[in-house]
Amino acid sequence: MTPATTAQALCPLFKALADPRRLEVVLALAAGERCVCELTEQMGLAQSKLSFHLKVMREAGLLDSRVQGRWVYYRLRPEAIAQLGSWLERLQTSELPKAQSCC
Amino acid sequence: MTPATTAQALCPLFKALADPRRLEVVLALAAGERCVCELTEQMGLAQSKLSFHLKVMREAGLLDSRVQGRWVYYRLRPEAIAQLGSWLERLQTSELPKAQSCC
DNA sequence: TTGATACATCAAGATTGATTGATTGATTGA
DNA sequence: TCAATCAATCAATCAATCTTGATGTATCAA
Repeated sequence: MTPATTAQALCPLFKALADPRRLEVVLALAAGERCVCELTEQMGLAQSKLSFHLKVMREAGLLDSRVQGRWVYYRLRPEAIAQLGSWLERLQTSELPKAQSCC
Repeated sequence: MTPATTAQALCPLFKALADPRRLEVVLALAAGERCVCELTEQMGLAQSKLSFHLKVMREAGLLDSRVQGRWVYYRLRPEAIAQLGSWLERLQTSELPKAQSCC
């Protein structure tokens, strides 16, 4: 699996992280799963706004959710974080020659 | 430096990566620096379009550029990649308790 | 059953981001 | 000089994303 084959697959993940509100949510979830009501309160976000952002992140594969009673708990998908991390690592370890003849 | 302090600083980097064309450019640059004309040809992008995306990435701190004669060479900033990588790593290593009492 | 709570969804409007084609400035070779 | 090339920028259009407030559905407790 080369960086090239996965780059397009990673794009949704980067999109999901490309928002300050969503990064806040990710940080909150780094400490463990949280229900929506708790997140709403914690970030002071309108409920529908938070719901929108959670959906974006869930559909990107960054978050998972489970329903329990009338609460919905969200959590980070460690696989997603690992995927991003390993892609970045492979980027870093590509040989990076200083210059390149051009044109 | 906690994840919280840097999250807002990382947002521009995630934004810069949240586009398939820009990911392509990043991949091309992983192998070493390239001049704009070479990238233009390689990705089959209109010149002004590529220039726009390069600017986004440069302003986010993801790329650096240097002028040589009439060419402009772009390259990845390894610091940016490292910054993202270490943030992700710290996310991963946060303790992730299974559940959380709610509300 | 009723009312309250949790969450998702929707449509409309606002904001932001991307594309296009043209223009400009700088550099180079003839 | 002059013409050609490289790349940045601009204004206009277009497209995607975000926000807002309202509505809908499910769950639960009284």
